[in-house]
Amino acid sequence: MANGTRGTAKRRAHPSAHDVARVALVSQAAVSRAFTPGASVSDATRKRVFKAAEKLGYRPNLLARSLVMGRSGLVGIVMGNPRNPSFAIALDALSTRLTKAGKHILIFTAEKANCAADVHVEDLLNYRVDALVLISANMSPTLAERCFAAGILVIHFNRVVRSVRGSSTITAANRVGGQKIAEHLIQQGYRQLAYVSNFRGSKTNRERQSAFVNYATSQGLPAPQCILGHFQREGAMSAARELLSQPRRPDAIFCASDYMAIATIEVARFEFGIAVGRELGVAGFDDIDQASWPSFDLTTYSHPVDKMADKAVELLVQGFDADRDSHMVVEGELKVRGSTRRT
Amino acid sequence: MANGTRGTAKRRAHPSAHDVARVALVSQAAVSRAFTPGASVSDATRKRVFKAAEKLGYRPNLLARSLVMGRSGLVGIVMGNPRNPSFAIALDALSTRLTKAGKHILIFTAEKANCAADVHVEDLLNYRVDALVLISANMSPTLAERCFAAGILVIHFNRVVRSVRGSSTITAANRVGGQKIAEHLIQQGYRQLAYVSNFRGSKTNRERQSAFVNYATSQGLPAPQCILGHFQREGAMSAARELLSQPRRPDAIFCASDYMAIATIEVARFEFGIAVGRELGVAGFDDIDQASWPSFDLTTYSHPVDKMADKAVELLVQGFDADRDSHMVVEGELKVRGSTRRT
DNA sequence: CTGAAAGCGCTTACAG
DNA sequence: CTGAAAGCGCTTACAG
Repeated sequence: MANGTRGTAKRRAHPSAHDVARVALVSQAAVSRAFTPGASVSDATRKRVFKAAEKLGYRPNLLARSLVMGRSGLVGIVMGNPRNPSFAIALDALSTRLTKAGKHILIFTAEKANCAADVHVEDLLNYRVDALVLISANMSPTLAERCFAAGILVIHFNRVVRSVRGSSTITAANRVGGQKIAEHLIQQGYRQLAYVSNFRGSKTNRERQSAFVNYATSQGLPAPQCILGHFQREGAMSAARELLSQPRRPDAIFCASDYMAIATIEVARFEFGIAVGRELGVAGFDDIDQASWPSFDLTTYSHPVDKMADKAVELLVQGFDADRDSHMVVEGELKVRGSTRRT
Repeated sequence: MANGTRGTAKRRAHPSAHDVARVALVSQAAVSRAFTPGASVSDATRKRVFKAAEKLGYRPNLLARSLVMGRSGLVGIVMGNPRNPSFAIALDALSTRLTKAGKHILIFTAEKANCAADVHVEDLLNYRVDALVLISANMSPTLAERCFAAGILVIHFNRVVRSVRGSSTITAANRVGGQKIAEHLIQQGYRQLAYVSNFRGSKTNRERQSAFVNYATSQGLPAPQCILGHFQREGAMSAARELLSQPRRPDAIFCASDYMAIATIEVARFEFGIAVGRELGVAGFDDIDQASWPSFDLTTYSHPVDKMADKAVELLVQGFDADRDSHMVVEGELKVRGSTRRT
């Protein structure tokens, strides 16, 4: 060959178990066993295999192993709103734990618009994932059914979902949080409450809202005014403006997320010159990093992402009774801060 | 069987190409061809195959395909600091583009401490990923060499790295940013500059710092005081306290990241009662969401994550000359806001 | 265009 | 404990 391509025609990128077997003077099966934790191999053989493997730079091809074993060791994750920092935390929490459990993650981000995971689930199934975690993403019932048929665990993270066979849900304690915030606000002496929701339709929202509203009215307060914030900064700002420019404006606003609560604080403070806390109580949900920053000092109910990730991985690793779909609700914690302090 | 397990012993979870072939009355090879975009199959055959596949719920097993083709279509991503919102954005940017290019993502999060990707790269190699993207994560030269030998593209995202064969780097324009901030501060009339760094050793930091310091001194200003912020909120707060409690304190502080700059603003404002902008200029780097919030109104140089992701995917998809390691620097934009406005 | 056949790199009964 | 052999579900020359 004019321009020499290093000896043998094409050097394979990866040596195979056969190559190792040849060097170690054992069978290919022995090589496989040496790399299989529970397998029956003599120490001597294993040692020789490892030595040869080391020399050749051999590592078992997980694709082949997965094919043969019918399970890939892969967990599919579809994230509904990847740029939302909370979900980055969820991803990290899951990733750390799954890695520890020997699983690997195939990740997809859902379309912004509807958080629909269906497009990706197709691919996920083709890679034969063992399980599927949807973080704030939606899946059609049809597809859920197919996952069930294929024996794939589905876990809805942070999504309350009509129960489907083989699907579990893990959510924050939305109702508890909504009620705790209401209790706290009332106890602080706020009387005219308002609520800024994320999406109208979302069940997460409905839970937070109804618990909040119901508790308030049960205590004899006027029904809190509810208004859409769309889960966005802009939406929350409009909502705040609308609420605060009314003749009889609310004296406390509970927002369905800290992001919206912070936007509300800024509108109140910078556009209306209102003293947050004293004149207007503002509370959120999630306890994101920024909530504790002195600029906001936001009272909130924490979204226990790490504890939720624990539950998820527990389900994934130990498997679960596929006929019984579980629905876990993980409690957070009320964090009282300056944004709801009147004095 | 006492407790009937539904007819035939074990129903396979997934039908195979053989099953489809049987139903469609064609060969298994024909099924494969029908599902391979460029393959030569008659329309009639393809139609029959699709019909049978539809009926059985068949989808090609990507694990098997990958094994046979020697390439998995998988791109490995290792994220160094997954809870940092900037990297969540990078992930989303990459994910959206890679999905569009038909690639899939195997994701890993590196240990917090050192952002070392080595542990994971091992696994990644075993899954035969086609390429590897390290987002703010480090890899040992040894491993980099192994990736090169295995023909795996390695892209360092947001990391300046000693060049290794087959490794590319894509970074923000750290030098340009550092200098632009210095220019701007000087032009605003600030004279006693200071710099809060992230990590001492990081090259990213060194670039931002030296460009900033060099420009300042080149304009005849005293050399800016430099102090470690450790890239953390707490670290930045200590740094700010130290800087601001000096008898002759600086009149402008440039922080290596917006996160640290925001912490600095809060310390100045709430602990020292300093009017940010008028009495003390504060600038950051990244242009995270919060920078534009009215509470901070932070001047910064943007980290063009989306543009960087474009570059990365370009490299990944079209491949590149593995002998020539490229080093791309993507410019951001100076965002002038109130935190450096004296009037 | 199409089928029979070999092979990708593993795991795992099966029979020593 | 160990090896020969079959098989996981595909792709792809090869020869019609």
